[in-house]
Amino acid sequence: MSSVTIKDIAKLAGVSHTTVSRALNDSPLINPETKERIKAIAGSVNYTPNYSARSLVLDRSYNLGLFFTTLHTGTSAGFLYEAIKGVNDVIKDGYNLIVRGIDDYKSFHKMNRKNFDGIIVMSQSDSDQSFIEYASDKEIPLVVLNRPVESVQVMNFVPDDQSGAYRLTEYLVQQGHRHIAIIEGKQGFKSTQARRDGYREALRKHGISVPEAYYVSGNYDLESGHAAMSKLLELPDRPTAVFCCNDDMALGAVKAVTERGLSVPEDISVAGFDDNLFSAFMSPALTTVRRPIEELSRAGAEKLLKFIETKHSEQSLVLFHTELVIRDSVKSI
Amino acid sequence: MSSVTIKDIAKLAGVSHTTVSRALNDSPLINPETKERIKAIAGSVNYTPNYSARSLVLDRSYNLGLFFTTLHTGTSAGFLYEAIKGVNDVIKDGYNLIVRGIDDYKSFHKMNRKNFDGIIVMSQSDSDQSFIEYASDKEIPLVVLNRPVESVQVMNFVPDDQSGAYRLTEYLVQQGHRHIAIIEGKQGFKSTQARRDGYREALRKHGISVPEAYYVSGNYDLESGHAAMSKLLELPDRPTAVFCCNDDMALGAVKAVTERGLSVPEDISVAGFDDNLFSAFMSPALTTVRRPIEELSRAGAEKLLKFIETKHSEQSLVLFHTELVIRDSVKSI
DNA sequence: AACGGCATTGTTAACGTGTGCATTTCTATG
DNA sequence: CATAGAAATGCACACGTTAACAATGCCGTT
Repeated sequence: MSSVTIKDIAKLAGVSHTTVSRALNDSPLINPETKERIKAIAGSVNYTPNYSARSLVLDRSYNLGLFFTTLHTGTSAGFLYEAIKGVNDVIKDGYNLIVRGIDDYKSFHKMNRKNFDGIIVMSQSDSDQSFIEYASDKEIPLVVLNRPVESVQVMNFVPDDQSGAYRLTEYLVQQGHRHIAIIEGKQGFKSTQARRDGYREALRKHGISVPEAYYVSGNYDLESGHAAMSKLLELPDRPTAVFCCNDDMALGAVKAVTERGLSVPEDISVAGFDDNLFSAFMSPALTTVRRPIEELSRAGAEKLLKFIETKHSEQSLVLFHTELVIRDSVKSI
Repeated sequence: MSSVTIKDIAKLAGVSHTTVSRALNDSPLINPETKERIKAIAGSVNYTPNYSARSLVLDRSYNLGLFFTTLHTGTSAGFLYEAIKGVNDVIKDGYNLIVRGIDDYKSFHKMNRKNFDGIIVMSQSDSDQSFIEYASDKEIPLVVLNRPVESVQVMNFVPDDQSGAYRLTEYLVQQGHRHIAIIEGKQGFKSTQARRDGYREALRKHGISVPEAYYVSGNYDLESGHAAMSKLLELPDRPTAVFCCNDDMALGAVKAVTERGLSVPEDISVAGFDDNLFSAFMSPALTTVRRPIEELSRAGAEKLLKFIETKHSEQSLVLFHTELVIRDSVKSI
């Protein structure tokens, strides 16, 4: 019943448990022959090490945390998917990947060096700040993705949302649009602000002013995009193009257009942000901005692992380029 | 630097570490006054227990595993999202939720009672069988979702895919369709087979025979749906309706239709399976079958937790009903 | 022959926590 | 006042692993 330990193996092999420990850890101190003999025995009795015991003495948990601001509203399926995929791809099977929402924790009690070898925070909002500071305070190796953090020193990987939004908006202008509305993301999210800033910057640069009514709020989900576009379509001076702050909302927006018997991009142009998996397959295919979440997550995880192993970090803030993806949902006028 | 232990607290309080341990665990043996005093001290020095040490002596890891067949091709973003959300919602913050793909492990070495208090397998294919048997063999509390398992005794929660596919296909027939093709899921996945069986059963029941060419293979992703529908459209006797084995492929299929200047459902009807988040927002809104992955995951997690705590389990196989969702992508002819 | 050094193995303690049993202190009861 | 018993606390060990240090045996060198 109770699983076999190195002491059991020691008895079988007629050596001390220390020798077994060393043999299984490939210590050069051990005679190659005994090493093989012990490994054979360990295999035959199906030995698996007790990680709790090992953790206790080595002061390493083999736990890696991947924390999202929330796993409820505001985190889209595609975003979660890409982030997990990116991180999962690089960590070896020596680690446990623990995925949770920060808002799932009532207290940060369990967050300490003993329980986590390192933490990746996929930070979507300032509300993570206290969590990040707590982890930093506990001196847990820490990577923050997606949102720039100034107050504390962390390894920081962020997509350049603002410049992406800028280039997209500029593209809309180049296509002849002068009445460009925006459907915004979830309030309080950093990305919401960056995308709005890029949009404004481009319009200002080209001397285009925007009526108040062209700013419509959303929260990154499909329904909110639908509702927001519905509002825009009611307007007396309807925009000719709409920048949706993510692709989910763009899909909802397109729905609102077609429901009214209008068409995209004939009657109104729509652009998104993220380049979701489905975006190329929408009708019409969505013009958007690609945000390399998977790459960014992969890079973050690699950096974290390297830091854990070498205790050495060079650079802190890395910007990831976003890329304009031109498809069929914007008409030249 | 090194974190504070119960022994440090013991010194500060002038008691033995045993008393501290008992006090913090709310043992009735301890005088309420000393208990309060010790708790106050623990709070003031910011004590956090070492879970490795606790795990070692209590023989519990506080780790819960959520394992997918794979995190690469075949697992859609929405599926991952709903599963994680469902499980995450019910586990308290006393547990770590470990998410990984089974194919990420080179060996199942780390799978044992000491490292996992319980395991949830979101099983998509028979290839998980060895993993499931291994875990079962190690006597780890085990819940298998999404796929029925016969060989070993586990707690099993599965959606009734076959009956969902049956009802959907029957609906197509009722709408007057006689030429109904199917775009199949990933080979080897149990769900692929169940949906095909439901489709066949319905057609047989209504005395409709299907040409070989109406069976087209796919692998559950968008591109494969697009490619499969392209093939179908080339056929001399084009079907009037196509059952896509998931919504992702349906989206790809619709794209293939519109690319050719045809329209859904005017020229050809399309139905999906899963009821993804985006499905209601496609143009046209997709007729599909809702599969309650989130509910199923939640139920599985609850059952697992209860089992861990009480060591008692009543029922083994629970079927979750799938539900026909009628929208606008199927025309009555 | 004595001795230094290397290769190999063993002894022992340590990591931080929980628990069975012994011990002390207090209270009530006869 | 003696004592039984309850209440509160402490002692010592266990969990399974790693590692510093000690010990042993062997070989070659002077």
